[in-house]
Amino acid sequence: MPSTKQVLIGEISSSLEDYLEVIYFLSFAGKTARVRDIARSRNVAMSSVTNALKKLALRGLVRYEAREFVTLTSSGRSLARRLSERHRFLSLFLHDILGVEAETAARDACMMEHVLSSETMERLLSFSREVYAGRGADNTIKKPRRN
Amino acid sequence: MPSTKQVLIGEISSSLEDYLEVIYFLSFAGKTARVRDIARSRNVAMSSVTNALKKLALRGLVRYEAREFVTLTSSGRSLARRLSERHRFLSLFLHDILGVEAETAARDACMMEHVLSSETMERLLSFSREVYAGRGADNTIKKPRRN
DNA sequence: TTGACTTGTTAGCCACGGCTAATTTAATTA
DNA sequence: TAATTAAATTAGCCGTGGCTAACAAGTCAA
Repeated sequence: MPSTKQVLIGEISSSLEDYLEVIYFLSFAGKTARVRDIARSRNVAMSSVTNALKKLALRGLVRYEAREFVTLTSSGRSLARRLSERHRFLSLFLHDILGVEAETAARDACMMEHVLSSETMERLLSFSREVYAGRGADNTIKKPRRN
Repeated sequence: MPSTKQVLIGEISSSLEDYLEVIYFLSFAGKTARVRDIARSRNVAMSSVTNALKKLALRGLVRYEAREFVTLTSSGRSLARRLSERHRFLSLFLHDILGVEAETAARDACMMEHVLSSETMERLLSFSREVYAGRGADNTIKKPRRN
């Protein structure tokens, strides 16, 4: 029988999202993401990484053959990119706009990035754009919006 | 030996926090929280509730004897109150300040309430106070704070 | 009182996401 | 080349938090 590799679609857990992001970062600068490094970055045992890679492969997000380099597929990469943009933006927002201490901001962002709806993300984004555009927030925030 | 009921301290999972909050709401208006109702509110099977109640009892957050009424202990109640305040504030923030659609705001708040650091919560709170005080946000948000 | 609901609990299953220990594979070096 | 070390995988465990199915206990009506 032809090896029809089943691709699972749909939601992915926060944990798998974190793995994906880590792989994304590690594979910058031409560096290939090795199990060891992924484990180190996520602070988990290597066996946990192996396990996660299998799941990510099943969902078509990474290319993974045992003992070979891990690479992101295009959908894996675009998901990873979206996540890391969320992350970057959220910690910026928390730190620069709200004044949360950098490390805390990063930690909180790391959890928020997995759970916020895209609607909230967009609102947050346009809100900060307004702030940075120097318009102040009055325009925007003093009267609650209605949709 | 005297039945020294071990009380587990420390972190509690988001799921248990949700149970606690539901019990808190259900026990308003003198209504006692019944397993059935908790299950309905959380949209889980009754057996899952039974299970959760045992854990909450072990942690000293609820008083629970099989087939009897569930009540919050004082520490359970204060945790529940804190959570529901977080929830209320977060959905208010998302909806009224950011303009996120009410239902989405509630959903997002429900996840954020379990993960945000108290530092971020405080910042968010004082930020919105400033907004509502009519000072606009310029004062506050144009220049990132330093601690 | 005796069914018949309703409510709750128990038992046993599952997926997830960790872990350790043992093993296999590959790379390096003596 | 042979031995050693490092990297990766496998096997098997654990807790969490769901689920269903089966059973137990009350409650209520006929």
